[in-house]
Amino acid sequence: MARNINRDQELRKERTNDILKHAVELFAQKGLEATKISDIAKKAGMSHGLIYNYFKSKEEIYASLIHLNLNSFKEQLEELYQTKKPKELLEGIVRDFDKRKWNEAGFHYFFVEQIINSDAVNTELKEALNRGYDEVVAFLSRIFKEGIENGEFVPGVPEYHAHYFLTVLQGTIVFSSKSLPQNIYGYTMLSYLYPLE
Amino acid sequence: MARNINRDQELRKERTNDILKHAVELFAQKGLEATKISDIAKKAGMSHGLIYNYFKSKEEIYASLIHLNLNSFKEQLEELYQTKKPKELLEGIVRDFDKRKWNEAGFHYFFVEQIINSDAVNTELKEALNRGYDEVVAFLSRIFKEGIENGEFVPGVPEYHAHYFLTVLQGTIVFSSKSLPQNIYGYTMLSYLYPLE
Amino acid sequence: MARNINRDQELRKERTNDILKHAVELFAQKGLEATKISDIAKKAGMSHGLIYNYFKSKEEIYASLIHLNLNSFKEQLEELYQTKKPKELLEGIVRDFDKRKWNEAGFHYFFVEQIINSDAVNTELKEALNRGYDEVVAFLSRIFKEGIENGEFVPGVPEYHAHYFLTVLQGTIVFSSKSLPQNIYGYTMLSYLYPLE
Amino acid sequence: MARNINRDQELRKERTNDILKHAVELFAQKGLEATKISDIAKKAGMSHGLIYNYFKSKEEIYASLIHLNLNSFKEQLEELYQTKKPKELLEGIVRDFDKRKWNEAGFHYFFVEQIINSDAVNTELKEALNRGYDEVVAFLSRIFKEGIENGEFVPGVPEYHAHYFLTVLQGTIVFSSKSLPQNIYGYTMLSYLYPLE
DNA sequence: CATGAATGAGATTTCATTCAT
DNA sequence: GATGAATGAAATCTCATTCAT
Repeated sequence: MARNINRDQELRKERTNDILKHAVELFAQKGLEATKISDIAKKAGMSHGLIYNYFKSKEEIYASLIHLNLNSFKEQLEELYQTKKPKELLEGIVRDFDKRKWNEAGFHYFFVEQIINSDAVNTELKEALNRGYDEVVAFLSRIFKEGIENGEFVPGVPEYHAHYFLTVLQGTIVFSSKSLPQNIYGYTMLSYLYPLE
Repeated sequence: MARNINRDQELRKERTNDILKHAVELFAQKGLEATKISDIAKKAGMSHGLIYNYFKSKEEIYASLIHLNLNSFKEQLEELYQTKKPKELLEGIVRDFDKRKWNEAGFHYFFVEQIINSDAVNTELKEALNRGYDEVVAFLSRIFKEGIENGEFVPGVPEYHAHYFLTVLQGTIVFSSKSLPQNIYGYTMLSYLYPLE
Repeated sequence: MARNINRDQELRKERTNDILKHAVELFAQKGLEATKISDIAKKAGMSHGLIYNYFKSKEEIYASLIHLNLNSFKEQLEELYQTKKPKELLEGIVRDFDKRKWNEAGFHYFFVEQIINSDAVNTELKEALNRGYDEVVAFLSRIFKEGIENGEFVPGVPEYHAHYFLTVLQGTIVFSSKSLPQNIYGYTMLSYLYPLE
Repeated sequence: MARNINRDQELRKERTNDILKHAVELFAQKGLEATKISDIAKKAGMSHGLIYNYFKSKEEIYASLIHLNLNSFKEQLEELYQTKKPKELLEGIVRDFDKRKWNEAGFHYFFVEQIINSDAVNTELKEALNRGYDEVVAFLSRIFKEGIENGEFVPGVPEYHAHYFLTVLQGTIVFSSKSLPQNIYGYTMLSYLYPLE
């Protein structure tokens, strides 16, 4: 065995990340269909053929990104959950939101339906996406529930608060090209969840 | 003149509306890119060639819809402004929002950037879009300004309130496929703008 | 009978000429395929549908023009033949050539093959074209024969002189956009056919 | 690097030539407009899509051919110029003219205007065409000037002789489908430029 | 006759995907 | 693995021609 298998796997991982990293910027910029495989390849400095060694289709790249995004979002939530109270926790999410460019495309939920219905994405990944989304909502709901209970948030149905939160985060991206002070939406939004003093 | 000119003009208007009416449903359902000209033609019960008699490209149809939407939105605002106070006014908007299916696609602002950069849309229309959007924001800001002054809304920068409002309306659509009670987002959102009693 | 049949036929003739007159300019400018039926209609100030009352296809318009051109060319030859000697005769042709804009497209022999093979032209017309061309060559040959015999032209095969003459006339058109003194080609050409003094 | 770059470049060159070689025959046969991309592809034994890998449009193929033709024509002139006197030189051009099928389309100057005005041809190429044509005329004029001076040609304006020469070459092609002895035009034409003995 | 809306065949063009090297 | 030439399905778009009014 002339090659080091571990090293090979590492390389594979690296390549995969390369692709995703560059793909996400393009997806965020131009959307799913307007982003060409060859754009991604060029940006990532490789041949377009090589991409098919790592992903079976463009849709699969996109699906992977949403998957990653949901997971990282959930992880971030969980991590913050260890040390923060609900209010601080969500403020942290909002504060870091625009740093998490990497994951933005994951919020292009617009396209999710296309992905879910696409033959070009394997079933496993599709199911993972559905599951992941539900988990995020569930986790957020739990946080809001606690926040409402301890008075950090105004009363209401926690699940509605959760969707409201996601809605505005989504809106943040959609409107991100407008010229308001960075992330004003997020903070404004959160402020509405605080009880008046 | 062997034909009735007025009738012809009416016909043209009708056809234009036919196309827009069916296009908007498809755009709302599948987005800009996944909607094919031939889909629109089939749905509208005409040949694809005919569409090019009325619009020079798919993007132009889309742009027309946004344009119409902005205008109708602005008109609705202006009309309500005659008789309603700010709070009632915005509640009216939210209440009727899901009835205005026709215009929904106009809120797919996701694609607006593509439209704005597309060669397939004539410059005039592009400018109208930009202008229209600014006018809507300006009008909303004015409403919020009054609402803040008369105590109907919590204090804040009216323009931020306006963007927040639009953001959530936008989010409403993006998430509209999920199973929450209709338009919970909109009402939830507005509730955050009311001062506590 | 409410309508005057003769008047109707005159009108038909006029319309036909209208179409041809405007078509020829476009064909001369842009060629056969690049000229659209609707261009011709617009230029002639009528609806495109009406053109089909007079010609069964675009190719037929083109074929008609060549036909007319050949005929008028032959007539001109025959008319001049009554009073002129060969040398004067051909000089007359050359001199008037650029005034005969009307017929220029008839010299776009480039497209003749397309016409001859097109289903959109009726057989009769096609045969007329072939016949017409042969007649022109025959007539020119006869003129050159006389001119050679009476010493007005240098010796040679009359038929070759004829083709040479047509060749350069054709070339004249092809190069007509270049900036040489009007019709220098024609005169230069003829000068080579004169014996030195 | 898994592929042999040199081999790839050769391949690209070959393919480009393949396309041009087959395109020129079709253009010569049917003209610019009647030649479809798919005709070229079929004749060249490749998929139509591949052609777009090498040329951005049909017009660009055509323009390339004219460009090549002008260049090869100029080179031929320059090469012959090393060893031949003007008269011999031009006779050489005429003699070889029908062997140079490859370049024929370059003489379809008929279409050049369309090419020059087409968006589908890049500016650089257009300028090269204009430049190339002027250079050819200039070179020919110089040859005629010398030929006139040394008595090989009849007196006259060299530039006119040059245009006359090109005109007839052009005419040769246009009439090439007719049944005269091969290239009679060319020789006939040149004979008119020789002083009588 | 005259019009222009409507059709649909056919051409251009793009690009995801495959595969020989 | 890596490359990019090659394919071909699918979309866009054009326009000659027909036909109801």
